[in-house]
Amino acid sequence: MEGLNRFQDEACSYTEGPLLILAGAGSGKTRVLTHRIAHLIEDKSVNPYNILAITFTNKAANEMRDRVDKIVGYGAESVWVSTFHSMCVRILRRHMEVLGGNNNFTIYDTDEQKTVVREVLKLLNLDPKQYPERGMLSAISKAKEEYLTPDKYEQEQGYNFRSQKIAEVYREYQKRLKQNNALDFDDLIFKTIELFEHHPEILDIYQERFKYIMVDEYQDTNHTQFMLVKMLAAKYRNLCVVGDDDQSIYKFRGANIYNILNFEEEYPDAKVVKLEQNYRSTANILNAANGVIANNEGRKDKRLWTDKEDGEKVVYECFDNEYSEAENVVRRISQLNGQGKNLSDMAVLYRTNNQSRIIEEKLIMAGVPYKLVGGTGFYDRKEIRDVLGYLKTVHNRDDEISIRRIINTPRRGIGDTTVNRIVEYAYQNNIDMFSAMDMIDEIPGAQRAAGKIKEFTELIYTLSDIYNRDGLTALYEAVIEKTDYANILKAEGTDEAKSRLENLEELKNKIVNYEEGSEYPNLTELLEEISLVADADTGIEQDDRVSLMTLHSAKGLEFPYVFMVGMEERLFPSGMSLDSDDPDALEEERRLCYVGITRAMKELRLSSASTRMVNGSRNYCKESRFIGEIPKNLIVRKGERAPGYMQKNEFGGRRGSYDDDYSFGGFGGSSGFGRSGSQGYGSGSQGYGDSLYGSGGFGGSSAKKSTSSASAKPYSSVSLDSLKGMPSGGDIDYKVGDTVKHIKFGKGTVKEIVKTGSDYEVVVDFDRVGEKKMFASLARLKKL
DNA sequence: GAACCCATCATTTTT
DNA sequence: TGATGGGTTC
Repeated sequence: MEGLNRFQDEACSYTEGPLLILAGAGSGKTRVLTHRIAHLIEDKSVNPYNILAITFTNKAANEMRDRVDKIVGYGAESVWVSTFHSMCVRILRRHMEVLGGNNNFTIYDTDEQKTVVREVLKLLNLDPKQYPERGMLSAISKAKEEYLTPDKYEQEQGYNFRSQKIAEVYREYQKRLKQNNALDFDDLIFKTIELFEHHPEILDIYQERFKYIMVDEYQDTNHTQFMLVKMLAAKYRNLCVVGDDDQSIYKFRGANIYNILNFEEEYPDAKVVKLEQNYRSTANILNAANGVIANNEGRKDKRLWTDKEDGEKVVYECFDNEYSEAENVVRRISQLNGQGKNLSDMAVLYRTNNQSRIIEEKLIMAGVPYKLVGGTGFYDRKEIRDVLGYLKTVHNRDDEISIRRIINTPRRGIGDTTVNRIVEYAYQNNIDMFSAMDMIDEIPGAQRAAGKIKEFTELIYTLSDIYNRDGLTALYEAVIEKTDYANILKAEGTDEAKSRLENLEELKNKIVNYEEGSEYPNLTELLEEISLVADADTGIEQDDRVSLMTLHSAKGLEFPYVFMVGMEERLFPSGMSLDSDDPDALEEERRLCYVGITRAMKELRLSSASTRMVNGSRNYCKESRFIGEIPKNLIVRKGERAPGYMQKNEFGGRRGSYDDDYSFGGFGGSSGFGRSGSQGYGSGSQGYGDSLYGSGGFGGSSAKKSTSSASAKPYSSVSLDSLKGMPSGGDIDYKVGDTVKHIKFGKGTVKEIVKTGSDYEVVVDFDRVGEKKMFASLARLKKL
């Protein structure tokens, strides 16, 4: 086949029977998959209708869809390109009834799952200390991923006290989901398997339909996904899986690396094709990655190679602290940008989400636009969830979680007591909550709120009518109007409220887009798309911005310039992996490192800090072991000083000059990153970050941070003092009428000082932001 | 019913 | 450090 190397070509041509493609990073995997589909259709005359391609993310699915559309002339749209979950939803919507369910089920996301678990724990009177909701949820999820019902789970765990409790929670949890006519993400797969097991005739329909199956990122599949694929492929056995065991980084969420490692045992007649030529990175970068991953045991034997030039060496630099690290990363970014390189060609990768904060701060100061990839999504925002709560209730009145969410939002005087009475009544009479509300007059003790409840149910009925008559956009408009949601926000008038309004506008855009772009727009499909396509990254990709993301989110992407920050023991590899008794935990971290390195095409810079603030206290850090695993001849070490070395009194020396940026050695202020002239933190600053929904919380349009002082908090010297054992607080050297300077709010006049215990409460009228009340010990005001 | 205050607790995440 | 949730108080 044209433009493919020998092995890629082989992978495309081998169409009958099981095939395992071990595709190293950057080896042209998506290319192979799309060409393979084209080959099936055009050369083998396979009906596109009989082809199924499964990916993990919607992004990957869309990308594959596009590329298939481009190279396949005719019938490409009949190929099923889908994620596991959306495939299952499609199947379940058709057949849920034979499982005794309802076809218009709601899909619960993690937040809604938590709410259910919380209620279950309360009902079962379990101490949330011993049975934390998070842990319960993950236990339930693990059980479902292993295809274990509560009974089987209990059995498997050997009927010990704890597992019996968990099984009890699991059982009750399922019961509630069923009552609410809802499924969680794991259920989507679980129920589909159940459907196929109990109804072979239905399985047969899909086996006949999907004669050729391809699964991407196979190393990320969990047990149920493995089962599902196995069932679907059992009849024709034309199963092609693609993956890279070295890029398996999702064990924590159930991915089973043995699915790929043991593929040949599961399918002894499987053909194996290895794609080992990397087309992405320079030789130095690639070999650095090879050097690191070579330290893992139990991998498939393969070695990536390239015919590209050596390129620049990998740079590693250790800085004094995380601020200095961030400044230098930003400086390099600005430098590259100054040389005409696009910001969209650069990415900063880190292990944990909270590391983004400091990088964001420094980017803002330097005026460099960025976008946060991943993190808290658009659909997690309160205002979005609220409005969607209405849509969900209209869609499925059994959805108690959504009803509870909106019944008093915005406030309409229906309190917890009333709600609990209704729910209790509903349980006692074995009816759903909404029906109970319809009988509010008969519920003892709920008379006072009866009027309000009736108004609420009327509202839902009205909304349903509007939806049925005028469609989705009208429904959205009606929700906003009849709940007064937007007006309440407008009345608030704060920046936060403004940003929430913007987010609602964005939601409306999405709904309008959906309604206009869909042949048969309906609420079920809209909500489904929203639940299953949590990515808010649709559209607005054209801007030139630096990408910030976790190493996990970076998988599947590539950038010419990559910065991996926080290369420190216990941060990366994470402390948890080091303390774990599972030796694979560290190996997974190493794979993550491998993934990170292999994202880079031209330039890779690693960095660390020798001290870092972790959970409120300053830690001394050793450089990550992964640095040492990169062959010496491929890496250049720079650095402010040797890692792990830090003079304590260095902090002390800076005390008192906190109006400077907290930085050493002539960076910061002197190199153009200083506070002066930067865009500023306060209200009204430009929307850096993803201004669409203020994802970072630093761009000024944030909805996440609620108080004005929450974001971009200055690096107050409190922690520095405590490092030296000095008491914070203490006396103040200004009085009423003095002019003082605040690190964030700037200049102002002291209006009032009140002594409160060991501290002072100070009211200052700031030139820029007006009056603020603050504690002297925290405000660190400087007399001018 | 809502505003505070204090204690607690912190990976990675897509669907 | 910081977010978050439960409990308390008005």
